[in-house]
Amino acid sequence: MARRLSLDRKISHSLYYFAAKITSFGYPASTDKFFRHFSSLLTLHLDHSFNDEILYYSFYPDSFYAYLIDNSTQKRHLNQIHARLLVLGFQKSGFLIKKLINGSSNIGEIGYARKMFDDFAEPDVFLWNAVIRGYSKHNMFVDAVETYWRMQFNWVSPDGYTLPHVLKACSGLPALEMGRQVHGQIFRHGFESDVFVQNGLVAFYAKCGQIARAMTVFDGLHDSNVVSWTSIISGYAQNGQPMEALRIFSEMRKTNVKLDWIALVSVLRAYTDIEDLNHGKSVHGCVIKMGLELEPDLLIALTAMYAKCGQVTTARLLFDMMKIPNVILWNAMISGYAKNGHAEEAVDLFRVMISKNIRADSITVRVAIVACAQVGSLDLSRWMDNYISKSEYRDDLFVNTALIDMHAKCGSLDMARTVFDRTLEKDVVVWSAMIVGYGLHGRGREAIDLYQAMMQAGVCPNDVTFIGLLTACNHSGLVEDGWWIFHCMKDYKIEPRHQHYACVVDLLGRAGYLDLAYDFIMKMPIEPGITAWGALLSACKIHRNVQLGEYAAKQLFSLDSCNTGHYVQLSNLYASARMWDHVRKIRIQMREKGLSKDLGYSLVDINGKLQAFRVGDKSHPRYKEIYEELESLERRLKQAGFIPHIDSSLHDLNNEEIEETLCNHSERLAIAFGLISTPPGTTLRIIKNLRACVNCHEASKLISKLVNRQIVMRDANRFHHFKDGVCSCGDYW
DNA sequence: GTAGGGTTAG
Repeated sequence: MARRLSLDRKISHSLYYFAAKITSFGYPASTDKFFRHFSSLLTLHLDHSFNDEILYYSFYPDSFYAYLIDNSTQKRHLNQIHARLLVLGFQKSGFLIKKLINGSSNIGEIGYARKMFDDFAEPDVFLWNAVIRGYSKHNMFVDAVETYWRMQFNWVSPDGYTLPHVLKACSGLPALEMGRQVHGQIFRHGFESDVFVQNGLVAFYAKCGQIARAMTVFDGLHDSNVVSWTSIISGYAQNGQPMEALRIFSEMRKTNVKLDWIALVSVLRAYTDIEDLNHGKSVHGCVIKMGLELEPDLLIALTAMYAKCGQVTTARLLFDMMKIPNVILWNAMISGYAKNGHAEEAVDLFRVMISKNIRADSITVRVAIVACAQVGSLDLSRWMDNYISKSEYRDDLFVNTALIDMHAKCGSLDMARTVFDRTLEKDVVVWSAMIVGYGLHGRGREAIDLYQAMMQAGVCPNDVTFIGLLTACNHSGLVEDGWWIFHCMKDYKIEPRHQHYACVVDLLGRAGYLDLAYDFIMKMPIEPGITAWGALLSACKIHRNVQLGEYAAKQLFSLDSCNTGHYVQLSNLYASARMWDHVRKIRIQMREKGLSKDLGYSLVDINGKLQAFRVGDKSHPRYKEIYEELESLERRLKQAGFIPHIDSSLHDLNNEEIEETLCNHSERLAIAFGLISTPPGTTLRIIKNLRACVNCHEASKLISKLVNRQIVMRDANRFHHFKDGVCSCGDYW
């Protein structure tokens, strides 16, 4: 307030001064009129920044207007100045109008700049540059390139200022062929030693994935500066070669070129990619030493680095340091949470962002949708769907694909299908997302039908489409269809990857064709990996084939000796064959390697809030009621003739203990709590971190009938819909 | 009036 007052005093002094001066220049207006005019310009100027220079400029109207134009950040400011200039009789082709075009172009008011530009009879190269730069700077690359060709059509030759912007437009499209032509022109016009143009070429080839060409241009540079080095370093980082990027960085350190903050950002990106926390930290140290720790974009790179390396708390500290975080920082933090299993924090942060009216971009919403899918709550997914449908992203292809995936993972195939149906111009990924969704819910037939509809629509499948189809067949026991689909792959010249082979092994193995599955593995053209042997082992467990299972396990342990899951699988296989000695041996091995079984937990969705339960959990405030409900359920199950299987690795407990442990399984607690917390008839929605166990699966089927409720359960692999005593998976999972 | 960077990835 105090500052404002003293400014006001300064202004009023300068206003009188200005008015007196300006009339002496002979402008056709009264002092009074100019007084009002100048005062409006000053208020306008106060909208952005004000400093004492204004006192100087008030003696020179031309310079004063030039100053105003240079400092304008809004179209209405430029508009007012433009109007004044015309009223004051400035020439249409004069220096100030040129400045105005340049200024509007810089702030992104390109349509406005273009209108003034089109009024020029013979625009010079400066003006062409201004328009091209405006387009290129604001991602209107097609217009930039088009204007560039039009310029040459009008016999204006590009200069050293034109070419970097044109190259940027070619990289942004990206348009490799066009950029090559521009490269030819650069050669013909003799810009081989213009470091600005050559740096533009390095960045152009790198962005188009032509990293070798980028390197050739870089090597040919007479005097490379920090921009050249940054271009080539980030080029390698962007092309998935972080190690090479870092090697070049160490080359750079041997030269006299001084690092700046953008160079550090590129180096950080490389360390982030290889998740090298230690080197990332040392760059952080360097940042602090150079006094750059408040540089917003470095803060983003550092936040992303810590988040990607799993240090979410440190990332959050940096995030909170930024006074006015921009979208990219929000994106880095939200995705950092989502990537490290903090899906709920990711969603919470997204909600904070919305509540602060910060504009989310398409990356933000995509990350947030992925986080919602991870959380798995139906209410949350509906909320997100509602948010998107009211947003500007409702027709965004990428956003809709993520939505389809989210709805499927949150248990609502109908909502997934609604989004799918309203998505126009579906590409192969949209179709695949829907097919994968059907697969997740064991709706193999629908998946195959959709695949055929996709063929009809003339969309070519890709490798993900086939993963979806094969998984769908797996989850529905469609052995023959799966086999046929696998062989369709070669019609589209798609090389099957590990996952495809594993699907087929799974498909054959689960159906009991263990020998076929084994033969299939032996005939694989690529070295069978963990996925294929893992699928065979789990099939051997289902069908109690100890000999083959042991062989598969041996292969698995030679590939990865520290995976808990494989030991548990083998131990379960032995247990199913009642080979208790072997079970014990496996347990000892696990203990020696310091491996322990993953703890199971289940979440139940009560009015959109997820409540978590572990095995034998008694931490809930209503645990007494929950256990009473559980006991009553248990009684009713027994009356209905339910006999628990005792084949898992619980052999060293006595029968009573076994039964107790089984009915204390987290999903049973979640079901019991769901029953006492919701009105009769409400569908229960449960999310489990592991695969459903045989007993709980059987019990859930029966419970759905006894209490007349639908139970929808997402386990680590797929969905189960329990209703009237049966499960949608047909006991096939 | 020039150039380089950061967030995602079904």
